[in-house]
Order: sequence, then structure tokens, then C-alpha cells
Amino acid sequence: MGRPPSNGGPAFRFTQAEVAEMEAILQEHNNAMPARDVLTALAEKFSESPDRKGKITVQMKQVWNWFQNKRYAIRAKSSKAPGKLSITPMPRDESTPVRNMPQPMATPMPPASDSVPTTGKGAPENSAMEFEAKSGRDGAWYDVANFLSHRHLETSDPEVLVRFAGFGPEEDEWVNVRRNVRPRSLPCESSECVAVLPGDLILCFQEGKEQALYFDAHVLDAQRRRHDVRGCRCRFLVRYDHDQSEEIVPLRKVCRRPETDYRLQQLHAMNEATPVDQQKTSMDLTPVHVIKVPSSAETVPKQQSVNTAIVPPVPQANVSLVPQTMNIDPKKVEATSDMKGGNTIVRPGGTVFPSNVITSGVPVVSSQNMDEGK
DNA sequence: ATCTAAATACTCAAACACGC
DNA sequence: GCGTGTTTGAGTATTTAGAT
Repeated sequence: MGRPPSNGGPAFRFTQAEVAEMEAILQEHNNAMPARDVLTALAEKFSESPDRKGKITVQMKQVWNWFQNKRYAIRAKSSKAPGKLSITPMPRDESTPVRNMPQPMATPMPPASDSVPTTGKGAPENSAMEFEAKSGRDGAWYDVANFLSHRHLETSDPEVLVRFAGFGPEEDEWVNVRRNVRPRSLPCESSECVAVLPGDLILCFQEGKEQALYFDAHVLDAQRRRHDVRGCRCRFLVRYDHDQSEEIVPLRKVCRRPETDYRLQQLHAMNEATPVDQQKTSMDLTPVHVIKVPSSAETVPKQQSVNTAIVPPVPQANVSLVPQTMNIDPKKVEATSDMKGGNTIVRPGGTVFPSNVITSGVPVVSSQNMDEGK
């Protein structure tokens, strides 16, 4: 465990008792570095313990390293507390940089022009509409807690004064309604990875050196991987709109736009309508379940959003998902059987996946195309 | 030069999927 | 059930940059 010493010796690890003792000392010192003689004394004490005596000599440097790392870890953890420039502006839990789960919007929108978003059309029934707003300070998107006021500037679009969720009045901002307010993006659950397709606009959690925020990004590619008990492990190659940087991110960093809801609805409808057995066989014959649906209008320029083929939650290896412009021609759908493990299906566009791993709900095939550089 | 903070490098163990 | 390969998290070592 741990990086082995450069002299090739065995890996070193502090025992639980030693860790407990050092933690106590660290606490006594209020998270400050103990004096050198304290570290030396600890090292000597550990070296003299029955477990180590004659076998392993604990160096003062090792004790010092432990304190350094521990202090850093503690600070890093505490710095994740809410704060606009903190590492996780909208954490869902301690471990994942996921946005807040939907919560009913407490404050209704102010009465404003028709360009101001309002609850109603387009929103799923019995779910309160929520919004997110783009901060002018850092260009990142934040959940809107309240709309406090609104104003009309003759020279430009209407603006609203927003209170960002989790922040105080000092962070309130006037934002352009037309450009910088929109329905809230949705954190993706494991089974929803199938609704994230290349070309899509998403809200993506970007972790920088000093801050980690949600920015607009476009999906360049999707690598479908086997789901396990931890959930979706697919990877998405994205390009951030604000700095054009590219990154491979897991689903947990992705929030999809509500405009893609229809995909999930269609997939759910298909799953309900088709018995599992039939789904397996019919999916082998791809055309039965390949449907044409428009890609989200906001994500792809009009001329590109012709017909996006979306396949039900089907495993895909080496996924370059079907190009946005592809029209399905059943005649071009071929089947091959040269892949290890059974029959394979070639999707239009050359995507191949083995039929023996098809399940009814989740992608279950891993692929390599984006891991090669790892 | 030394100290410190922060980040990265590196390895191991556990958990898991898969094939046999 | 067993062996193997992969992935992930945890823990320690090392490096780098800035401050003093």
C-alpha cells in the first residue's frame, strides 16, 4: 500500500493505532503541524513498537508526510462547503459533484414579458418548473432559488434579479432573461445515459484548479460502458463552450437539458410496449426499434438536426453514436458474427455491439475508444 | 535555504464482471 | 465455484511553486 520507497523496500503503511495517535495529536494542535521533535518522537515510538521493532524503522519524514497529507485532506474537505467559488457549488452529496436534486420552486416568477420563462407549456405535468441562470461573473450556470425582481431596459432584453440557490443576497445578479435564464438542467440518473448523445448541449461540471462550476458544453462522443452496482460508467467526450477545452467526463458530471426528456419518454414507452423477449430479438433486427427522432433543437444547428437515429437503451461497443445527420436505411444494416462472444449487430454507421449482452434497460458493453489515451 | 501548501505519482486491496 | 482482468478508492511518497 502506498508508494514504495525508492530504495525498493516494502510498502509502508501506518497501523490503525498509529493513525489514531497521530490524529489525536493533530487535533491537539488544531490542525497545525506539530513541532519537529514531536514528529521525531513519534517516529521513534512507532519504530520501537512490537510490530515494527527490528523490522521497520519509521522515519520522521514519513510521520511528517502523514501530517502534511492529513492536514491537506482535512482542508480540502472543509473547503467543499457551499460557496460560490468553492469546489462544488451545488453538491448533491459529499462524494459526487452533482447538482441539487429538483425541488419545488418556492417563489413564482415575477410577472414579466412573454420572454420571461413561466411555468406552463413544455413542463411535465405535476412538476414545478425550475430555472437556472448564468452568472455574469464567472459564466457558470447556477440554480435559481428566487426571482426577486425584474426590469425592462429599452435597449435590451428584459432582466430579472435572481437569488442563486445556496447563496445570499450579496451574490444576487441581474441576468438577461432571454439569454441567461432557462429551465433547469437535469442531473442524469444512471439509466438516463442513453439520452445523452453526441451533439447535445449539456451542462457539465468542470473542475478547475481554483473552482469547479457548471458550464455549457457539447457532447462530442459517447463511450458506452457496462453498468454495475455503482451505476452508469459511460464516458462522454465533451467540449466546453466557454473555453473550447475538451474533457472526458462520467455521467455524474453531466446534466442534460430538459429538451431531451422526450427521448426517455419514448424509450420508456417502447420498453413498456414490448415484452423483454421480443425486445431482445427485435433489437437484433435493429430496424424494428430504431426510431427517428429530432435531436434537441438547441444543441444542433438547424441544418444538422435532420433526423437523429436514437436506439433504445442498447449496448454499444466502440460507440460513435449514430451521426446526427444519419438516416436509417434498413438495407444498410448488416449483421456480423466475428466478435468474440456471439452474434454482433452493426448499426448504421458502423457501430458494432454483441447481441449476447443486450439487456432490457441499460448499456452493458464496454468499449475502448476513449480509454486509449489513459 | 527552508518551510509549507497543493498537486500529482504510484501502488495495493477490494469489488466486480466475465469466461470457463 | 474459480481464476482472471479491470476499475476504483485509499493511502503514502514525491514534486513543484510560493512564501519567508
